[in-house]
Amino acid sequence: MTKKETIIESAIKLFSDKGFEGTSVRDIATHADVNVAMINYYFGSKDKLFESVVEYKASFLRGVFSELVNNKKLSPIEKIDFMIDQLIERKFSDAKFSHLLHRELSLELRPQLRDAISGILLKNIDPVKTIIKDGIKVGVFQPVDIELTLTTVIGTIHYLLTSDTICQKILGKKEGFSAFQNKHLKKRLSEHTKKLMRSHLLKNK
Amino acid sequence: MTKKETIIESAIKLFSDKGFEGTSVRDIATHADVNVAMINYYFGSKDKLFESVVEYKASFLRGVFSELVNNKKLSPIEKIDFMIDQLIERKFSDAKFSHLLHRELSLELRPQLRDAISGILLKNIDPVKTIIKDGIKVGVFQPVDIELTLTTVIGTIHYLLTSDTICQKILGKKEGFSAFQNKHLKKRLSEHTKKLMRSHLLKNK
DNA sequence: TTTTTTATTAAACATTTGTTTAGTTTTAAA
DNA sequence: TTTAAAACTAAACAAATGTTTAATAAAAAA
Repeated sequence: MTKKETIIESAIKLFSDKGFEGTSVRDIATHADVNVAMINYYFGSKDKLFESVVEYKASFLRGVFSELVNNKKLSPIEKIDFMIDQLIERKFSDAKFSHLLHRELSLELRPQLRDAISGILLKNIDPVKTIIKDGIKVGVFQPVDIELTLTTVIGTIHYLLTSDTICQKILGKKEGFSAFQNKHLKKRLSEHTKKLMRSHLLKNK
Repeated sequence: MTKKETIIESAIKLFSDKGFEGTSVRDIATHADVNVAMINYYFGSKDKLFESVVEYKASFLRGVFSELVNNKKLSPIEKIDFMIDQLIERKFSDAKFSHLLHRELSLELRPQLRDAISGILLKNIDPVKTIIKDGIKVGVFQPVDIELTLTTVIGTIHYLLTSDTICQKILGKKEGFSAFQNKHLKKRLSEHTKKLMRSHLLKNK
């Protein structure tokens, strides 16, 4: 790993944990074990480092749903099931970074980051829309509000992982309960969302 | 309005627009047209001001759903409909502040704010749980995952209002589109969510 | 009215912030 | 081996931040 990458990885970790404004360049330098000046040497500024972080993450993100659209072996509802599990898996493994991006978007203090971030967050939106659209066209799905159906799936998963506090309060759990690495919760969420989508989408239940 | 309240109202406005870290006490003082020192005089610190802001908002929030539980005139699904419209109305009129609270919770840098914030965000959670539970007991609703059903409703509404950028990208709107005061979107969201809950909850559709 | 408490101010304070400089070491090219 | 570019460092810089101080004005209590 190059020194530049070390800085980016440290920034990802610290931005995710403490937020962009809550992390100083000295924090990052210490964590990456480099001189503070190296951050400006490589990236120009703290803002530009954030942009690099977003680009770096985006480069690791491949569109997993584009090939799903033309898959002939899976039925529309099976494709939806697959999508739900993929989204849950991704969110659970990277919840803190995801919320970093959402915090940034909800503020929009750095407009130059807007498109890159929304690109990451909604990379798979078009394929999924198509899957639902096709299901309706074929007559397997009811004529639903496609965009808002999508919002429901993403919103449910996202909201549950806002914070341990929210999760505990909604689920009525004790204070020690941690959502993010909880396999049982993952399964429960998967089952709920699939069931929800089945009754919402399918004509013959 | 007292000077103390003027400061709180300015803080609400600026924290909502620019975030807590993004707002300086001098910003607030200027906006409230008071001397900077008055903030520490009245509140002690910027952190404590944030706490006062949260308490202040909480005092204006009454539980609208508690009386709904024992309402005999409305059927369970009508109660759900009412709840959905109430939640949408509230979120649309106060989206930025709501996101301020969610940003704070997702970071948890100020633990002393945790309970007050989750209290505001999930004030109505127990009555709504009860409404669904009763609907199941009476036999009108299917046996669903109550807590996650709630998460779906709140999550859908919340996610759609994350930012104009997210909203535009999901709905496929042009760049000028603004979500927050859009009556058509409000109606569309209401219809989608109600429809979703009907097919998810009702036994006889 | 005098005294005491409360409210208000401008200025200073101490830190922290992101950034730059000027110099040094290391690496690579000529 | 000499030279030029890149990598790296410690220190300094300037601006912004939250907070406190010391003094004054206003209000309330005695």
